[in-house]
This record gives sequence, C-alpha cells and structure tokens, in this order.
Amino acid sequence: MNRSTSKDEIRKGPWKAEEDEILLNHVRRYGPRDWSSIRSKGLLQRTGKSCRLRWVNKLRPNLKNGCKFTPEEERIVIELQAQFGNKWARIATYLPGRTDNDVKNFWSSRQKRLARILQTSAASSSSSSSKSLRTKRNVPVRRNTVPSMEIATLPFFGEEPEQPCPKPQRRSAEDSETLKAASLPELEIPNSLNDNPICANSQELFPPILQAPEAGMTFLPGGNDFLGRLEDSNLFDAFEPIGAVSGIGEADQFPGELPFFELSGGFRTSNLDNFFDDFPTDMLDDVGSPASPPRP
DNA sequence: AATCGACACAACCGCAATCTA
DNA sequence: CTAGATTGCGGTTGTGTCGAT
Repeated sequence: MNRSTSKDEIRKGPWKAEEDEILLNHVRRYGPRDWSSIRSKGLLQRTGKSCRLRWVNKLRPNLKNGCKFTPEEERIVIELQAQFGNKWARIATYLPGRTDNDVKNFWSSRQKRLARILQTSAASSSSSSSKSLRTKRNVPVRRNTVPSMEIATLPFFGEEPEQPCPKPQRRSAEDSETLKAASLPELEIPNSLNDNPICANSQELFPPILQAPEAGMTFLPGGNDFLGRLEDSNLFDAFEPIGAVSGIGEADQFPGELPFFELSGGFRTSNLDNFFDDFPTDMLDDVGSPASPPRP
C-alpha cells in the first residue's frame, strides 16, 4: 500500500496510536487549529487536513464513538435531512457527540438500504414472490406492529436514564430483529439529553451547539418533505396524512434550546422513528416500481 | 468451513469559503 | 485588493465485521 515511506512523503491510511497521541498533544498545547503546522514542524507526516479530520471525527472529546444511532437520533437526522437537505455538519450540531461524518454515514447507509428495499420489491412485485429482504434475512413479518402514526401518539419522553454508549458494537441482526419485534419499548427511550451523562457533559463542552442554530427558525416537522422525497406516494397510502394528526400542518417553532428534545405539543414526527426499520418489508410488495430512485 | 452480501465506519478527495500577509 | 494558505464541508471509496447461506 505504500502508506508511508520517505520522510517527506505524506502518510495516509489508518492512524496509529502514537500519531493520535502526537495530535492530541498538539491540540492540548495549541488548540484545535494550525493543523498544517503539525506537518511543518515535523510532528506528523500527515496533511493538516488529515489531522483536522482525525481530531474532529475521532479524537475530539465526548464523541459517541462506537455508539449506534439511537432511534431518537435517527429520527432527528431524518427530520433535519428533510429540513436542511444534506447539510451534515449543520445536522450534526443538533446531535451532541456526533460528527458530520457520522451523520453522513448513517444517512447513506439508510439510503442504500431503502434503495435496496425498493429495488427488491419492484423486482419481485411481478413475480408476487416476495422473498426479498424478509426471506433473505429471515425477518419476521410484523403485521401486528403498531403503525408508525400510532407510535407517534405514544408518550415520547421516557423516564429511565439511557446508558451512554452501552455497547460499542454494531447492531447485530438479533438486535435489529428484537427491535422490530418489540419496537414499542425501544421507541420509548429517554430523550432528554440531560439524562445522558455524555450528552449532559456535551452541554458544557459545546454550549453553542445546543442552541438552535438559527434563532426563531421555523421548524417544519419535515415529515411531508421527507415523504415527498421518497417520491412514492402510494407507499404511504396506508398511513394517515401527516397533517391529520393533531394539526401537523402548521409549523412548529424551535424552542430556544434543545430544539428536538423538548418540543411541546407532541413531536408528531416520531412517526419517522426507525422509519426504515419499521418497514414491514412485505408492505412494499404491493408497491409498484417507484417512479424514480428515492433520492440521490 | 467457505463464501457472500449487507452494514458500519474510517479516511481520502475535490471544492468552496474564509482567513491572512 | 489580492493571492496563497488554511479550514470546512460534502461526496465517495476502501476495509473490516457479522450473519446468512
């Protein structure tokens, strides 16, 4: 791979612990800036760009490294993506401990999954044999699960404090299936950032982040946008129109802080919780070929 | 046991915006 | 004012892991 050779050469690829340590020392001493000087001083054979990225994505304090996105975080991302588009850095400011890269990866992963689901369903719709994902991954059909719109009416703010980063590992298939089979408890995870030590700590570290980036910003729940972007209205015929649930048509206002965690009047868009996970995969069997891909 | 596909994650690249001399 | 340097962002790619077959 020729990751690093001569002294002048820029080193690429995975970071070593020693490099991280050097980078951390630099930040401790000079702060998170002057990235280019790290190389010019001969401390590391990395570009300033690379150093900055490493700091932002891995070394910065209070990052939720190794934590899968909680349903709450997933919902926030979905909402904000509908609102802002692919402004990952902006979206990430609403998710303490998450980086733009995290959000970006999460989203693209979801998009791929959705695209695959739609593709599979389109391909199999003609043959009416809907093995698709369910068969392949042995996903149980959840005909009795609570429809998303009903979930939206459930109490959203849990009581028990969430364990911070309980397990730094990927979501196992078992996790996913458990989540699907018994989604309600999972959906009632606590939402208060203050309950999460890491998040609470983040308030000290990133106070500005917890303010709405734009004061008085109008928050359109985004559900309509988001659904619209799926460009397959038939897909959602089974659901009530979003606006039909407790006056969703009107714009909500962000409170001054913690915009997504303390919305009053019910956070209707929780219908997007685990949006993709909540797809009963066979539901798509009745859907014809999408007019166009979900969204690039 | 081997293989494959899906997924999560890390890191690079190119471009744009911003800063600074 | 301007050119070069630096920083920030979004898109993309590469890799490792895990479950299913």
